Amino acid sequence: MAETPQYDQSLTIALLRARDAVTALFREHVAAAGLTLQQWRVIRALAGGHELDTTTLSDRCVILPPSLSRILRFLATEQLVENVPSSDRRQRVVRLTEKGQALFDRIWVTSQEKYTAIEAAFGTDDTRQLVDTLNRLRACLQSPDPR
Amino acid sequence: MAETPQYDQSLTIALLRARDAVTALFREHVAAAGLTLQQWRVIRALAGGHELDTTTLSDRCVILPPSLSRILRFLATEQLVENVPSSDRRQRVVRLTEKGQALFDRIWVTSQEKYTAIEAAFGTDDTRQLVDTLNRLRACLQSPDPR
DNA sequence: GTTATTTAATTCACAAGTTAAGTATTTTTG
DNA sequence: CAAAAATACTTAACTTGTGAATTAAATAAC
Repeated sequence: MAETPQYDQSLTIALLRARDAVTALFREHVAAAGLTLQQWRVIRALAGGHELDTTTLSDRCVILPPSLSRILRFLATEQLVENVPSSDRRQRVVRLTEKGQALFDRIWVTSQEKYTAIEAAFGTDDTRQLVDTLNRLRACLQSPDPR
Repeated sequence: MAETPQYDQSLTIALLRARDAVTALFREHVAAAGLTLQQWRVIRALAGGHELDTTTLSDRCVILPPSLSRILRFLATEQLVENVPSSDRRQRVVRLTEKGQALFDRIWVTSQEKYTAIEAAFGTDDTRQLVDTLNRLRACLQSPDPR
């Protein structure tokens, strides 16, 4: 296979495939509750009474601000999140409604079970180590700008 | 941080962030040539004279068929790819045009340099090992369906 | 050999990713 | 304190992701 030497060895493709494989396990369950995975990430970040501004939310959920705006618009119309008054009137601070928290509670149990199943299948230590490695890769790439 | 215990430890988030960090290094360079990263993946898969049907392309590039259809439509209008007659007239087989191959050649050099820089920064062995780990994770999740 | 069934790809509809531009509020500066 | 700069979001325009429906061609079953 000298012609396509690095296609399955490519880091970018490996990351993409791995992520697809992991998210596939959650997508169906979350969709059954009427949410996309991205909407679910937002709900999850707000669970437990957290009140967050959209910049923080955007960072935690790894969702760019324009996408987050649309997602919050949807979640607000579904009455799953609501705005919280902020002293700085530029920023938008949101929290879960009771309905939103209830939806979170409903999804969370099975979601946790699935994550535990992944750890069991892949190995708890290996999973933790992989997460560490991924975070180390990220830190390594973001500091000096490797050309 | 007992309140948000598993957000930076989450495998899905770690995969997402790591992938964002890696692709960010290539996006600008590829965009300067007028391509998105997905369009570039398709070009790359076809480089070197490969003639591929869309099912194979879809699999290799990790792009779902509807997206691939649109991407091929664009690449065809740009005269970067062209159709190849196939005995099975259901399937669409494509290849790079000369213009497409020339564009690939132009992007490929710098792209390779950037990838080499990543390996240098993160470590050649660590990079290879990470790719292996990711592929192992994927294999592990896809076989038995962990609930 | 004609009718089903399966297969390959595209189209449709809507959500999200991405870049650039726009709006409102706050802070800084002179 | 008024003008300028910076900050926090949103909107706009276009591409891609995702699931379902559609079309066309090949294969299987009568």
